[in-house]
Amino acid sequence: MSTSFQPHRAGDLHFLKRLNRSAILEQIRRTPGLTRADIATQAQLTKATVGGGVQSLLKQGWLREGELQKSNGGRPGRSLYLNDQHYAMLGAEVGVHGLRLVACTLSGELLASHHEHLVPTTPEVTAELLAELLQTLMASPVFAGRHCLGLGIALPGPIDPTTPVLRRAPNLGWRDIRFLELLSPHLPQMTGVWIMDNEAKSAAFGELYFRTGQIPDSLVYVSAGTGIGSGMVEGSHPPLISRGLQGLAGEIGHTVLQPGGLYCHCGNRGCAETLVSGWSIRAALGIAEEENLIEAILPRLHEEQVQLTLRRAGEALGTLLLNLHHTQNPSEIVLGGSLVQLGAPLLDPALAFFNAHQNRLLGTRHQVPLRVIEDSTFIAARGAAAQVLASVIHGPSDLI
Amino acid sequence: MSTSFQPHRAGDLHFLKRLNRSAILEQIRRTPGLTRADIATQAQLTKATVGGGVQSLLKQGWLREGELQKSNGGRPGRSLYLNDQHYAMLGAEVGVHGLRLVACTLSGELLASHHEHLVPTTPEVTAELLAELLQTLMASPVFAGRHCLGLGIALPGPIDPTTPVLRRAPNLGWRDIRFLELLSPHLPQMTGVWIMDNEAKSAAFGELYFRTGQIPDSLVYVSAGTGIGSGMVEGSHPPLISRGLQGLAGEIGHTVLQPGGLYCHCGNRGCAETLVSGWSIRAALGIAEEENLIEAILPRLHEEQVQLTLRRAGEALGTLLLNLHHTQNPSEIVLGGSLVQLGAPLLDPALAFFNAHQNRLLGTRHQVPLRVIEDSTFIAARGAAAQVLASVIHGPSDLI
DNA sequence: TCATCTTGGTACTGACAATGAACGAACCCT
DNA sequence: AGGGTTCGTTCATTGTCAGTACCAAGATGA
Repeated sequence: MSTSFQPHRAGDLHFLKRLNRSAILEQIRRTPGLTRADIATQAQLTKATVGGGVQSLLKQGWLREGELQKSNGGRPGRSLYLNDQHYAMLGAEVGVHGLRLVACTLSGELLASHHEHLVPTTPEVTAELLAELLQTLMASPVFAGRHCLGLGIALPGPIDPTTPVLRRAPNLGWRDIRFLELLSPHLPQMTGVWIMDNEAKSAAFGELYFRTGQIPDSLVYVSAGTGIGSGMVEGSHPPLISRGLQGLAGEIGHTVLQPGGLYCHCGNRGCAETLVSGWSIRAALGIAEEENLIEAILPRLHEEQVQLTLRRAGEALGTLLLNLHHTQNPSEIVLGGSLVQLGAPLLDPALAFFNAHQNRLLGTRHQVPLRVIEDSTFIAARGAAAQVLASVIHGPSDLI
Repeated sequence: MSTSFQPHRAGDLHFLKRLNRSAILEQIRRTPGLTRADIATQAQLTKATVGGGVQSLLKQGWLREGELQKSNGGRPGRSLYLNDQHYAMLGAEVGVHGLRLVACTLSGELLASHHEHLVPTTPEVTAELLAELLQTLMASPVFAGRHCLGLGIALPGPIDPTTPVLRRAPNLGWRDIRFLELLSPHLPQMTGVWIMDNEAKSAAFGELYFRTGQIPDSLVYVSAGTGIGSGMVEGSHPPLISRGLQGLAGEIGHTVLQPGGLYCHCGNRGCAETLVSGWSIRAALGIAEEENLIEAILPRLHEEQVQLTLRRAGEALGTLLLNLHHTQNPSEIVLGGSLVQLGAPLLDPALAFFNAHQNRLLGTRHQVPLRVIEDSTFIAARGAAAQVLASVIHGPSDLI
């Protein structure tokens, strides 16, 4: 049974203090350069409370003071920014094509990154290698002197959110892996939060969380690679990742688009992945596992069969986006993953279909913003790092 | 643009007090019969704090004391329950087949209900009639002496959550209706919260919120009637309704199940509603608008054409449920709406398909609970009343 | 029967966070 | 130079929760 027995939140004065500190931090994170007075107005706190909170956050290295703002008749306010010098988070993604590691600042800027090209073997060996690479990353000079808030790992498959355990990663051949438990023995000195999540969900989280200024209410990240997955984040405080009971939320590659269609590796028929995914495109064009899919296709784009295959896949992708629109209706859709590199022959039919049909129901002209990320190499790893930060800011940590 | 500028929550001492009061109330709401000591343990508050909070909630009429519990070695605790005598909420649904009104208690029990069979005409006339019926309901003896917390209205179509405005109700022929603004002039004495939401979303909320004991983390309500819609609720505190940017979340009737299929009234092709919905079944069997669909079909269940039509519709419904499972993965699915009354010929194929395919991806034997509601007449109206209660408990009201 | 044990609930004091008003700081304008 | 305005801090006050002590009410056992 799925019974979160989490009693309704209650708290003491300490809790209230932390709540207000993290509210202040959130405000500055979202709109860098605010003054104490701005925060007091927006958060409905008194100047005194904000002043105290800002002082403690400055002392603990979360914030830094910036320039004086323009005066508008009186004493000018002092701009406040996140202090990117004192803390850092680590994020990593285990993917079919290798390990991707990042270290990043509170603002989401990459301090260092590393892409190790390899095909992961067993979980144990992969964990050991990843640990080694993480050690190297932490030893790099840009990281020096920073306090590490924790480590987030993004994995390509549904993760049962309670344990957490990676239930299934078809492209790695892994099942029921508690990856963090394999990793932690190799990283004894790692302090802070440990996070493990699905790559599309981590990516979605990062894309929303590291945004400043105009922040969408919700965001879906669609990861189009060997398989197709998605992650949805809703912009409450903190943004909430929809994971579902068994971590199956966002498994849009296995929604049925063509009842009675081709068999999918999951055993069902007509799944979206049979129409659009790295493996189905491989199968349609007879490209061997050993070859890099993108590199194999790019020189063949002029071939009619390739164009037809990609156009059909693109239309299926467009249908998938439309179905997302009518199921979750996110404020913004972000499209990433290796298939994006195939460019217009795949994406044009997808976007054309989506844009042509998304407004039929309401008859409006408003288009849901859809952003395509050309290079999504470190997006999921960075998102996992974002989850670490959010967990520290909003969780039970004592660092704030 | 979709920018919720809602600053991150911060608060003062008053806010903290309210938070703890509402936490106590929530606990008792979820598991009636708790003692002060139980609450203190579960909510991590001291006995003193809980004692004070309970006292004020008793005085304000939210709680009542019940029987003494069995002693287990010491002084027996006093059970606490919601006080169903002092407050009440109103809920109403405007549907194609009529107006449904309820008055209900804090526990979700119906004090009174009324079903006015009619086909709604213009929004203005409907609002006036509804107001009149609500007045009658409030005048009924069971309602007497209760303080009304507010009124919730459920409507059959996507609602833009910001305004809120009913964007489109194809089955009523309404567009861009601010129904609450039409209603409020006719109900000058109505105090409290005003809520307006989509019927499937209200229903989902009520099904989750009025549950006691084992509460699922998330729930999807699928409303199968003239059209097909759904609502998703996630069990945070308070449960969060997924509405989406334009209120299109849950418009699963317009997800494409059959690319290039039949034209739907929305202008797209192959929407789920072209395969399973009241209107598509009508069309397939040549049943006129004037006839009641269910009454027309039930005597004809033995006909082969009817059976075939319902089986195909059932399979489409099963596919829809499967796609929901792989997109949102709710902890529980509740199926309601008038089509449920068609019974096994429609539902058996749906459930068979869903159950046969839902576990393929993970290879587990765990079945997501799917509950079928035979009589969903007042489900949405009751859910709208639940939204009123939640809004009072968790919102900025001063009643707690 | 009565003292003792155990648990439930309340009263009082102290700790502590936010408030509110007053004040100093820094800039603008005339 | 001086008044007006806005920013940020200081300090006494207020209000809430924690902790302890205490009372209440039943169980247990001699």
